[in-house]
Amino acid sequence: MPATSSDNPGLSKSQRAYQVIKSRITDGSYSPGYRLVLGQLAKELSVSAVPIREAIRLLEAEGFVEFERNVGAQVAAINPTEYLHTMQTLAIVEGAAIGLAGEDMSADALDRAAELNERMRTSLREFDPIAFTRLNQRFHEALYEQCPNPHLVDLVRRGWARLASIRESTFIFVPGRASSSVEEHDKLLELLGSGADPEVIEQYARAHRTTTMQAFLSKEDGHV
Amino acid sequence: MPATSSDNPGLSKSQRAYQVIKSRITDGSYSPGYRLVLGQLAKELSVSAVPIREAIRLLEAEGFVEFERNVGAQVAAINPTEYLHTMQTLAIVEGAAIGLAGEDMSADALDRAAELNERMRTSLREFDPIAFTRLNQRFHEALYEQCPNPHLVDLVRRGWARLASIRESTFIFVPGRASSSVEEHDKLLELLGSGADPEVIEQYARAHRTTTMQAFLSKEDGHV
DNA sequence: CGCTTCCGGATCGTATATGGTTTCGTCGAT
DNA sequence: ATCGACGAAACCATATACGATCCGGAAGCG
Repeated sequence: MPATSSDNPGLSKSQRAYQVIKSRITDGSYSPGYRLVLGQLAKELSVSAVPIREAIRLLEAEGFVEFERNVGAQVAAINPTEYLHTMQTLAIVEGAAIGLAGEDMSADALDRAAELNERMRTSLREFDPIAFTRLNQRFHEALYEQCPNPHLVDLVRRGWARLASIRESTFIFVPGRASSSVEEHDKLLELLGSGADPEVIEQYARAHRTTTMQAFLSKEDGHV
Repeated sequence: MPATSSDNPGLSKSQRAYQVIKSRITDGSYSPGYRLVLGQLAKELSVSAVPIREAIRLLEAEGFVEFERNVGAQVAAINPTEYLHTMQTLAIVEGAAIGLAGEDMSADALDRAAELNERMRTSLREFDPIAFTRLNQRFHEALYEQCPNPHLVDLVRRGWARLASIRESTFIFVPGRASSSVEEHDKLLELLGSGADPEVIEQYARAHRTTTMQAFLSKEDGHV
């Protein structure tokens, strides 16, 4: 039983390394441009370079880091164009996923989503953007998870993961967006509950995300 | 200069292994269920197990193989449900990609697509399903490649790659589908050329793929 | 003074070796 | 005859070591 580091519930060292590095990127410990050196990380995590290497390659496939042969890896910078493309893609796949989920959405899932949205309203009143953002993520997850197409769900997950590093800032920088977001969630739940046309649901879900994206971008432009 | 095997134009051994294994899966040399043993492949390609391992992990991420820890990898089987999900996902992302491409599609790209469609018509008359399938792929590629969102294009590419192992059979088993497919391509080009509403284009492109999927599935059901 | 060349450090890429885990066959007991 | 346990083989996962490649700076030359 090689419980080398702290806890190792059956995960391989590559997977542990993946989780550690990913969390450090998403929580901002490693900011864009930070250089990930294999040997260095290996020493810190008390493993060899091989598992680290594999973890970094996986992160590369997800777009978290950029890798150059015989040079090394560094945390990927997200420029506005990147952000636009990622959000646009997410709008498309998440919209489709929620549209497909609508056909056989369980009442239970709708209730859970509604409760999450209520909690978002609360955190909005209490000016808690961190909790708000987390709840927002869980709200969306509760809906798109019901999609019967696992591939599509996977794509949505990847999209969210890709946004993870900048997601936190969205509602902080665009405060006015948060309240309208909650209201749009209400409307979306109403559409889902009333068994509306899947196409309508998809379009609304897509528009919801597109609106968030444009709010963020226009704010960015305003500052520049 | 480690030109060990045959040619090595700057690629790493992992990448070469990836290409070799992938091509063997897509051309049917390795049928579903075939067991990929690291040491065995390593010996055959005259490399060590490490690059093979990495190649297989990449193929796993793309859905070509299934991997189990401490057990090994085998070529993924594609059951009808898997096919349905993959096609559905592809319909969504490719439809969106073509819809977005429509906004600034170059006349040159349209011409090339039109020419490819004409060649499809020819190969249809000559009962050449292999050429037809290849041209079909190139036709679609010519369109979705124009999409300005590289993430989306990447997703479409992955979807096509995922279908690669069974794609060849589609038009062979559903011959009646081929001719209507060519006509739908004409219609699609007309929509793109006339600068139609992107939403209409997206819906038409999605429907085009959905129809192919349903034709295939109903044929399958009819035989069972 | 600017450009080219060369050298050293740093880092990755791969090979080999070893340990741990799973699986399958076999033997014995019931 | 069937079921369970034990043992051996196959295989993966990782560590260590070495070679290849790239980048930066310093020295030499025009």
